[in-house]
Amino acid sequence: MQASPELKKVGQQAFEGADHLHSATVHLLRGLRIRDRESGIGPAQLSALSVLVFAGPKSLAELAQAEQVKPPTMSRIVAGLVRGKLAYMATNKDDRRAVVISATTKGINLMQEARVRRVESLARAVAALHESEIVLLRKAARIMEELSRKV
Amino acid sequence: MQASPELKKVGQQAFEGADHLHSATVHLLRGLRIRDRESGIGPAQLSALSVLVFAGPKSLAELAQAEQVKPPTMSRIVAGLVRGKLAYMATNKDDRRAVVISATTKGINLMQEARVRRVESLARAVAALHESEIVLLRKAARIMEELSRKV
DNA sequence: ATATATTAGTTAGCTATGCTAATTATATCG
DNA sequence: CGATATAATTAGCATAGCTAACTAATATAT
Repeated sequence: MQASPELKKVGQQAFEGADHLHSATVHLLRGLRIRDRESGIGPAQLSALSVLVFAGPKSLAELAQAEQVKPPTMSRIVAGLVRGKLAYMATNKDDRRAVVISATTKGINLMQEARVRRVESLARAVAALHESEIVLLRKAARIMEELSRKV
Repeated sequence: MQASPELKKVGQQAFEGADHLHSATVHLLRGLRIRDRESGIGPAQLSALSVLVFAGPKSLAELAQAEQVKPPTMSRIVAGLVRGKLAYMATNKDDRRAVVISATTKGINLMQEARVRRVESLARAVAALHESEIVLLRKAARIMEELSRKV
């Protein structure tokens, strides 16, 4: 792969590392994605629900920003969640234009099951690794979380 | 997060490692995904094109399997690529039911630019890390590629 | 105080992407 | 040769992305 002139600045070492890391994460998630279909809801709804479950109630605009979609898109995603009784909406008392979207108990259960299902097959593969490799992956995961806040 | 009874078997160490790794990859790719929109084509077309560019010509069924979608879905994705002159189709001479799908020069260029764009911001963040962290990430990437073939 | 502007969310209408079922064309097998 | 199997497409449905236009509520400025 060719580096752009712009990328020459950041160093060949870092560029190649980023390239490999990118490929590896794409390939890893490609395999896990399939299992999400068992949840019975679409990927956008599942992802939005995960935000509600792990980060708590959100306004529509906040949820749209967290999921990197525009408000009209999130409006329809939330409508789907509400239709499936996985989330519910209430009017914000301080600003009656705004809504507060929360996960229902059903939504929390569905999401946690989906998450376990996703991690299941990965965990089995990880268990087959050497102890030292698992330790290395955990360190890498920590660094990747930091990176994700900067990209 | 709660492990299912099934997961207890694979060990708490591996399960937690897998969970962290899963979160980290999801968060990392979430940030990079946005830049793909600059390519002007949808994510499914971009991903299918990347297979054609890096793995060479493929039949529709092979491409569908590589991308983990059903043939009718891939049929339409390829139609989009052909419409945009990013790929072309030919009849397989040995089996005239089958098609051979290849990337055009335009398709190769577009895909490589998209790939560089994706890796760009990640490379900048990686460049800010310590040398030892970059080495660790490269080792992790290699292990993750192995994992991706097993999940 | 009231007119104006801004903000939160929804609706309408387009494209892309996922599916299953049914169709068409070609290969293969008995 | 006829029956069956296979490769791809077409039709029809749902989800998910966008922009533009709309409604309702809040904030601002005269």
